[in-house]
Amino acid sequence: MPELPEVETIANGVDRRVRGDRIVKAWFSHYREPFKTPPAAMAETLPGLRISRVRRVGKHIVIDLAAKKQLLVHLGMTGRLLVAAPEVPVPAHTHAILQLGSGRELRFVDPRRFGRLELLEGAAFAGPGSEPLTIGIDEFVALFRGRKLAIKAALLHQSLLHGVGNIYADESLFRAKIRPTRAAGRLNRERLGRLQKALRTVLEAAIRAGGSSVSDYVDADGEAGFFQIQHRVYGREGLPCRVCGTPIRRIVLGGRGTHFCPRCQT
DNA sequence: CTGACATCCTGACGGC
DNA sequence: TGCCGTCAGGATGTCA
Repeated sequence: MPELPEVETIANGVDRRVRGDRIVKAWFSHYREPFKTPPAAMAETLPGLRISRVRRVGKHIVIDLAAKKQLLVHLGMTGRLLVAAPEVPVPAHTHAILQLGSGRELRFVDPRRFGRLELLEGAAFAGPGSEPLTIGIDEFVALFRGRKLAIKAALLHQSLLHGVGNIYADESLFRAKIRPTRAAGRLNRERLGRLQKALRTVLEAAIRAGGSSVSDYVDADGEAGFFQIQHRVYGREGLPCRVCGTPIRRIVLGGRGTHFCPRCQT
């Protein structure tokens, strides 16, 4: 489940490998998804364009191209963006192959097709919400003002903060000692301040943890799973809280599995 | 507008 | 062992 740290790490890894390279040819699968831009239009436009940079915005990978064009990649649940030599076998569920001037290929693989590919022309992509790593406390507090939905659901709302997914929402709420079901608009500034700091801390720790293993995701066949920092609550239902020993509880909130310590988080 | 919920999709996993 | 049902969730669309 790629969230901000995984997307950041993958974008950086791909950037190092393809920056400055030129797209020679573009191939796409015949499925309707994961394409937001018709594949025929992308196959027409992309060849000849140089890749100036690959970066992350929210959970999107932005491939900056010449002529103010941008290829947007969203990995969804199961998407992978791989850099491979042509002789490396093409994995099942490959939906895009960009042949590069260097001889390498940039491949997009996505079994469940929850991911998205989109070609933008003109305006720089800014993402749907605010950046969790750089947002200030005042803006952070303002995001949730007056909102009645649960803070966990609010954290997942990409038009508020983009890049936060289910795992780091749970992990940051645990570190901030906030119950996921609390109404977002009823949390005071002090608690929201803790949440903002916890969110940034856990995301940055995950980015650091991912730095060393990016090759497995970008260069290899993508068989390896995503790296993880040690989770304190996510996926630990029934196991003792690492702080107080109380069994971690799991509920469904906003249709998503939600994990918390009933004693530490209030 | 806000918020709740269904939908898409395949692979992993557990039970029998 | 092997089959089958269930579950996972990011973003979007629909509805109240």
